[in-house]
Amino acid sequence: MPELPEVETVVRGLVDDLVGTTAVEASISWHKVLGGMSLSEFNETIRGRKITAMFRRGKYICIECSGVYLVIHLRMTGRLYLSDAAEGEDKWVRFTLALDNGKNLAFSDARKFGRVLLTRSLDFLEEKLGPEPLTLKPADFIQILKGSSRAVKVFLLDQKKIAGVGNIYADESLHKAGIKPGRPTNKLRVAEREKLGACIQESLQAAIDHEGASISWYRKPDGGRGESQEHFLVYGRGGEPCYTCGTPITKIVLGQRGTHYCHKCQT
DNA sequence: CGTGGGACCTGAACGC
DNA sequence: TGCGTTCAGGTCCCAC
Repeated sequence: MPELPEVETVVRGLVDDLVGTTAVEASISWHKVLGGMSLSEFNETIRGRKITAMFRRGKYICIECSGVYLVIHLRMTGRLYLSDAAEGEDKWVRFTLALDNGKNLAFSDARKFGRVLLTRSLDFLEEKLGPEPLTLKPADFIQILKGSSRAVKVFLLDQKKIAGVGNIYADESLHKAGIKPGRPTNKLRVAEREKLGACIQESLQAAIDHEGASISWYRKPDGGRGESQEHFLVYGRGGEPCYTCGTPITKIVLGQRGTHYCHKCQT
């Protein structure tokens, strides 16, 4: 699923129910989900720890458990939700963490790309992630977006530069900013960089307000669908008319990712 | 430093 | 109905 708005929605939907509970026992149905740690080591580390906080960093979900961190990445098809111990209809559940209130934190992931890591430090995240886009100021975007010859669309997907923007919201933001995705980042004028920053924030915030995009796999923790997909301007609209000028939306491949834009509105 | 390709995985959609 | 192909919100790794 998951870009920043979807991950943020998952965190908001679970934080109140999770914080204050205590981890009892984890179980897995696919060993690689723990990223190399054995289930026994995982359980020895987390058993009996109270969940003290839950937050998002980039596209990662961080659950602090009294000094250690459960770090979850949903990748393409991950879902995170609370279930009653009796339930078992989801055939893609790869990990569950039993809690002391009788609920289970379930991680479901059809494609097995996602991971549930247990770590004593979040330093590794800070090493691979750039700043959070929602708290950046115009001057920060102007600075960050300069000095790269890469196509701006590809640049936006680099988590080391800005954390949390993915394929959907990169396309949406560039459309709102009126910038063609293939433009070299270092050819953008200052005003365009500032505009792009503002459009990134606008796109992400609107998507959070719409509780994420349920195109295929993504669901909120309560099982409901987000509505962000109802508001896409270009993503997934190849061949359909631009809402602004009627020109058919162009779809190309950039950085090996499907890329959508309006040839007329974006320059 | 940047790019392109492939790997990791499975399911849904589509063409025949 | 069934089979083959293509594509998918992400990230990592390697060759050039």
